[in-house]
Amino acid sequence: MDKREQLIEIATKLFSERGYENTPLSAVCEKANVSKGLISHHFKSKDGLLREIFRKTTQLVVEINRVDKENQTPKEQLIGVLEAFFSQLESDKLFFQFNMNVMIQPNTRKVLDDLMKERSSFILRKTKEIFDKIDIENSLVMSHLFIAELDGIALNYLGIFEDFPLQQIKERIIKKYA
Amino acid sequence: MDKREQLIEIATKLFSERGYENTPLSAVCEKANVSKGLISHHFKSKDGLLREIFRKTTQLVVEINRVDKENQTPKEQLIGVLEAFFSQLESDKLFFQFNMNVMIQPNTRKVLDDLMKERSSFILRKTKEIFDKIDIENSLVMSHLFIAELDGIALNYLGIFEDFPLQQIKERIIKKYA
Amino acid sequence: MDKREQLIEIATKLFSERGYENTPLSAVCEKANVSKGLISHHFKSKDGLLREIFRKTTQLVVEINRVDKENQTPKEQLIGVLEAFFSQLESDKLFFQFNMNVMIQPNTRKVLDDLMKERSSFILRKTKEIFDKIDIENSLVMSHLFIAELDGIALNYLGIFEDFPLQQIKERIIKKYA
Amino acid sequence: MDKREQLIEIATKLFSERGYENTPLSAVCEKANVSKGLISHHFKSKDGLLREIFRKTTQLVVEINRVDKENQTPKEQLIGVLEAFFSQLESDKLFFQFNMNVMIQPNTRKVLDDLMKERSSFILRKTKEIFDKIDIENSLVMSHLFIAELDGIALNYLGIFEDFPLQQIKERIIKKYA
DNA sequence: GATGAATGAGTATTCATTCAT
DNA sequence: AATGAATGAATACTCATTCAT
Repeated sequence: MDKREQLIEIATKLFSERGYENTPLSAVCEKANVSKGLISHHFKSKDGLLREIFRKTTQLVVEINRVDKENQTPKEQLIGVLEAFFSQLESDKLFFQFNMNVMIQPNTRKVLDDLMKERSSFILRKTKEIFDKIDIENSLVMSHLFIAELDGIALNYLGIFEDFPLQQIKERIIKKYA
Repeated sequence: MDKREQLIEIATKLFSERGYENTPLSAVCEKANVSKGLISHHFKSKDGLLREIFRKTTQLVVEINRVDKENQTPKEQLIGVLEAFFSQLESDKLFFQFNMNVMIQPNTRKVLDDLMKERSSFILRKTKEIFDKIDIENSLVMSHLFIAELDGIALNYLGIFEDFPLQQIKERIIKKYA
Repeated sequence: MDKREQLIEIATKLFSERGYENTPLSAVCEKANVSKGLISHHFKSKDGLLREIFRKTTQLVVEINRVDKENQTPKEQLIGVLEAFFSQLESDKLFFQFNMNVMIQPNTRKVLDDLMKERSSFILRKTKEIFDKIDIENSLVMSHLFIAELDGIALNYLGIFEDFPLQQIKERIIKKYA
Repeated sequence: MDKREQLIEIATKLFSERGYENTPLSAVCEKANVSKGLISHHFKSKDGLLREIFRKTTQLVVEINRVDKENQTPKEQLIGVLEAFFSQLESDKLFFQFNMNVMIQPNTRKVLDDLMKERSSFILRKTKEIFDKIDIENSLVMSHLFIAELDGIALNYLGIFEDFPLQQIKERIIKKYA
């Protein structure tokens, strides 16, 4: 198997679980059965590896925001995004954890600044495209609120409340936007 | 002036700005004009200092959730909490940054586990007390949603979008709950 | 109870168990319920405390070597010393541990140099007084051998062999010198 | 030249002279012209280095106890061990100092526990093999006594008496066992 | 592509000691 | 006699990175 790919996979997992700062490359190398030098060879540095991982995870964000514009009403599109979001949140907790992590940590934010901006403006644009058709006047604020709401749900689900009623929240949210 | 207090103040500031993991104690001591040994003397360890700071910041959370039950209707109370939240969010950005940080970082979460649970259950309880009077059947889910929404707003305001329309979001939220 | 005395007692115990270098004064103070400043007040420094303890333990050595010259033959005196030694070795293991420790550790030896020389020349003199009456020509070597033998037994009993047959060793030694 | 080997050599010397606890790794690295990180790389930790050294010094113990079973009587074998022991004691004082040190210091004993037990049981077995042929009934006690005697001599020679008459002690011991 | 020895700056922590009260 | 805040040097250890092979 490709050692480069293996490295990314293991690193993603460990960075998500332990946090970027608290995951030494030695741990990554050990788990990936790979020598230390290989990281610098492929990714130049730890930050380089992080950027590579962040880039890869952007695909998941794209998928969540993919909608069928031709056959769906705006509200159906919104529901589609919500369904995709909750589905991902449950099945790929680590991905969300990783993202929360690197977005908040001041250090990693610096490293990922350009990629993060790219990604968040993509999300905003995609969301706004939907809301534009619902209420063009307030579409920006509503988009921001929509995004914030989902982020907040992810945050509380992942980090804060042990018995977060995700299912009921999902139903309520969908009802609200339907 | 009390060096212990000074230490807490400076550390709070630095931990918020740079993140806990990325703030060496040496930086704290230097800024606080204090010897390294003093941290060990007062707080036992860096984690001990973190816990002390987290404990202190809980007071801000308490203040946000303080409502006048006797003279306010539930909806007025909700508005009160919202006003307090947005006011704090603007005036004390660092506090929110600090909290987001330590709540998401796996390492700090372990250290603060008990304190975080205490705090979050306090917030949930306080919020639910209000929603109980509005819609007792769905009060738990609505409380969670309310909290998540605010957290999401803080997260997006602090971390993700540079031109987050906080003022408009605030107005919209207040209108929604009024 | 006298805090000074309490301090010596606790310190002796801890130094014996953990070794001098590995016993922080903080541990001594905590166990003795005494403030840190008090040690420097009474003993000037950690080394000062060590010297005080070493001085105190010399009394045990004196007791082991106390013989009744008037009513005992030299061989009886030797047996007396042996009996006292083995009795002490069993009842006061910590004392021997402490002594072995500080005698071998290069650092503590420097600190206790004068006291150790005093003590060892005392032991040699006392032992030689007995051997002088048995075989005056070889008394010095025999004394050294006698002392070395006992030290070796203590060392092996305390440190090296878990199932050291102390009782049988004792019988054999006594038979040899009787 | 192999830096790993160099590290062991220098460390052995310094640990012997100053004691394990009193020898900072910085001193070892400086003398060995090696970076601090290299110890961690090769031995994981200071304790790891200690264990490696202890393992290496076991070879000397093996050599002392090597006897020619086929061409020597038991008494000749005993004399052989004694000769080897005294020869080593004079030529390699540091080795004995190191061993005494780590065997008595409570901290190092814990670290070396398994290795020490292995070694001491080896010595006892080898010694008992000889005494079995001399007096099978008391061979265990006699072996213990023999070992203790030698340890005591080393202890007194190295640590306690400045003018220890090693040569005469040696002659007397050999005469005794011959 | 891949290894692993080697580096060195960085970091939390320990701890004896001092000193004002 | 006794306290405890404060110091600062010392120390083991971590870890990303480099580089020769």
